[in-house]
Amino acid sequence: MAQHNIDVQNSFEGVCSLFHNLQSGEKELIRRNFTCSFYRKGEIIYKEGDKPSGLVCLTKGKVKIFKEGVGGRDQIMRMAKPIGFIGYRALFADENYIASAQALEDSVICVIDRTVLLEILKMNAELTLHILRSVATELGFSNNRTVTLTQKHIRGRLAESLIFLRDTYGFEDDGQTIKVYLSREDLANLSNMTTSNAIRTLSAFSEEGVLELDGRRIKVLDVHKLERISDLG
Amino acid sequence: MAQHNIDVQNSFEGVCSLFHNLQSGEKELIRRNFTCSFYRKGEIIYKEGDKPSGLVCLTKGKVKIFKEGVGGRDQIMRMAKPIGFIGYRALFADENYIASAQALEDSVICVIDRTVLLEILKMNAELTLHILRSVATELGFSNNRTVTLTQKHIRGRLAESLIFLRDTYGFEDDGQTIKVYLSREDLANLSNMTTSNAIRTLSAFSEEGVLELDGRRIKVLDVHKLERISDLG
DNA sequence: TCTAAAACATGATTTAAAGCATAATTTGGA
DNA sequence: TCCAAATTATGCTTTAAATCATGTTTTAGA
Repeated sequence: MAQHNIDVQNSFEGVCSLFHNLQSGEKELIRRNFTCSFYRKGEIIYKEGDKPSGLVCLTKGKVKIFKEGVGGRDQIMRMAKPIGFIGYRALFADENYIASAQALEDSVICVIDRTVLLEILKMNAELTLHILRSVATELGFSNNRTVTLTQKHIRGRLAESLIFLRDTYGFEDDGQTIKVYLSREDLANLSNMTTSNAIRTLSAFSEEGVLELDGRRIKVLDVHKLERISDLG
Repeated sequence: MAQHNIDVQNSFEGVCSLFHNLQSGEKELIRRNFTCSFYRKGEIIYKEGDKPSGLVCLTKGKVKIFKEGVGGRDQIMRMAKPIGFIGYRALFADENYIASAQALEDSVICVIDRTVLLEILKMNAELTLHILRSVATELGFSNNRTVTLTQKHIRGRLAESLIFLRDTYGFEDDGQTIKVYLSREDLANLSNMTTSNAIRTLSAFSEEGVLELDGRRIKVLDVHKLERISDLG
């Protein structure tokens, strides 16, 4: 942990910047109940069924949130980037986690103690209302996702995932390479298809000149065409 | 409207009972900004893209919430029963509706003015936290739904829908007939399949002795078998 | 550096579900 | 009451996607 040189103070300020209308006393309370830890690429941060111990925040790295599906097939529900919260749904619903979180790169994870946070929310209605708004917005995404994952065809689903990854992580300096490097399996689990079909469809996009592939590096050559494929289903 | 004899006072009390920790001043504020209206079976209560004017509550009847899908195929997202809120996601996210609401039977709909409600929430953190919990719980349902709708096979999806309808509306006095009468098309749109397949699969369940069908009347003869079909996918 | 395992790639086959056609039944207005 | 439209029902065909098979490449650990 310590040997990875986590800048706790910096992480703390980053996390606090996500809260609106945080009073100085509340901030101090959080500081005293704030822990950070390091996760190596591939490590599990929490598992489906675990009980949330607090509000989890990713301050460095990338994390996937996934649910184990019917035939052992995973479904990636969310991709997290810094600085952002994860696992808050279970915390606020007062339930155990219904999905697992795994580091896709070396990551820094901070936790605000559950009890302390809920005490603050009970006193700060404006802050709670902001969080309510975020969760409501995410529920909207989730509902949209349900429809597209069930109704779009394979090409549309994969195209949508690629656009989603670009929106989430952006491009590298070349302005074309998506700034995340997923396995074909993860790409498939994000798009509700088998790994074979993810590979096949990526190859097709490459042959059509929409993408350029180099291992896990995905360069978007024709954004408009990709968007058209996504929209048509 | 009036000729349908809406008991506004009774509706008002019912709606207020859904709020936790509501102060008497707040209750009075709601009363003065509370309207009720009657919707005949089949009437649209709000449409995708409309702007929420307030918090909508169903105090009598049944309502389906659905999104228009890719090929004009609808996806039913939620089934509402009295007394319960609908359309609150858009309100709290400060967005337009992303789904439409339609009365499945003659229904009474009450609305609490948007501004008044938000003012109350800004002052009442405990109430806001309760709502946050509800929305977080629903986000969990939505995430589960995404996985089952995408990964279960047709029989599993339909069986799950029937169990969901039983959980939502319960049984008639005979303890077997599901207390909601949907068209095959609605049943299909709830279960992410074509109408043909809903009809076919219902017939199959009937032949297997799991259900007894009489028009839109669905009698569950073998709950355990139905649950087994749902669980196996 | 070598080797085993994992990931990637591509083609062939199977299958679940959609689509299409036709007909019977029910429903809701004129 | 009658008729047109909508809904329900069933069989057949097509198709999108999963599954299976095989081979290649890459990666990570001994």
